Amino acid sequence: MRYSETHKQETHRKVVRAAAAAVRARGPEGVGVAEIMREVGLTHGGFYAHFPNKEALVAAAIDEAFGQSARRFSRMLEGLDGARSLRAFVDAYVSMEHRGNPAGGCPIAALSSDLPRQGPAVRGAYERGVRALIARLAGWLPAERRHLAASLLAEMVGAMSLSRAMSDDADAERLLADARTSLKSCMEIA
Amino acid sequence: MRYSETHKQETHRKVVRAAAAAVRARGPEGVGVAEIMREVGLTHGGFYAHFPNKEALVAAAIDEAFGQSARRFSRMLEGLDGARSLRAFVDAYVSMEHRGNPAGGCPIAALSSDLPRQGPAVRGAYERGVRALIARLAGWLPAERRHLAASLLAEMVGAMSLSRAMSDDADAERLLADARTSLKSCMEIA
DNA sequence: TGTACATCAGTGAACGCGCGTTCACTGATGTAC
DNA sequence: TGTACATCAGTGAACGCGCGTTCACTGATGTAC
Repeated sequence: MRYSETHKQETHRKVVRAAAAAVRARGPEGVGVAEIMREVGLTHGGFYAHFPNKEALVAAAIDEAFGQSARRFSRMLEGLDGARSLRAFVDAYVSMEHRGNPAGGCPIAALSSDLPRQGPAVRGAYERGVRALIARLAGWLPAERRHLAASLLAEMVGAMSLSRAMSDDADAERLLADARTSLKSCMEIA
Repeated sequence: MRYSETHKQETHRKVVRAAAAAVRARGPEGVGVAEIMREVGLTHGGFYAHFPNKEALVAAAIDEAFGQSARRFSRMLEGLDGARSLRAFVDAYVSMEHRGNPAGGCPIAALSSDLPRQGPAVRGAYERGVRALIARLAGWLPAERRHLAASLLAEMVGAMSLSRAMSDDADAERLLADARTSLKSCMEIA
């Protein structure tokens, strides 16, 4: 079973991508090593040729999830100025599509309450992602409002969490619409 | 080992209160039945005289946590008008004390990302708590801004989550201070 | 007042299960000769 | 060109562990007689 030069790296990437979705959908404690390996067509024993332990996988999965989001938004907002980027970002983030797709969505909203209970590698990956996103938002704001970036993200993350707690879709939709309105008026006025 | 009339109810309450703290601190998956029973000085076997299963305990714990918060704030804000209540609530919620005390704090911030993965009893208890808190905030807002209640809560919950992701206390403090400022200016202007 | 019995909150051994991790092994392929 | 060997990603049985749950049992007390 010898493989091509890049085979191992490809397997590694597939495992990390599967984990990035699974961790967001079911949480770090909700995903199993064997389950992830099965998803990419392998058995659990091979896992330890790629990662020293499960925590390393979860940390890599979180890095990957932040990377996916960052690339998606880079593509989506290409060429837009700061104000337009911010608006488009808010609309995409605070949306029913995002609410219904935690596995492909923002890892901050998907994992916020799990994080404090994780090990240092996982918390580190998460914190780096949070800081990078805050910096990105800050870059879109005029200089004198840079310090509001974290508050903007807080409202987006919180609105996503609350909308996911609402069992009724119409209530969730109303909540998200109110949040979009509130975010945009705060962005302009504050 | 026959006990007084109220003994069972007292034990029940103690178990629920221990669970209310443990669930917020370590999450629904992070607490064990045996551990909670040990905390109140009993053995795990007796658990099923009080609850049909673990999910029922977690649901009761979440109810209890929301109840505790509601009572604490009722006491704290007694006699204040809406605007003052809102300000005092924001200051108490978006604080370093709250950040450092998830076990005694808001169950929304402590459990936001765990919730979607829980069973119906747990999700029901959580959703009732979220709705009650939104209604409370709405009651403090002037009529034409009632619809902002959920957005205010979203920013508070999100700010708490982000502050808990920051490993550096000074960064967390700055983030919370910015959020308090942002919340108050939004409350007045929006 | 005394005695036999029913009650039932709590005990603790046992269960089945899924988990993360280990490890001896496999076998297709690249390399040395 | 042919052959023996080293490599190493992946296999699958096995491990120890902690979990939620079950259940036969305990024993202090209230109640019936």
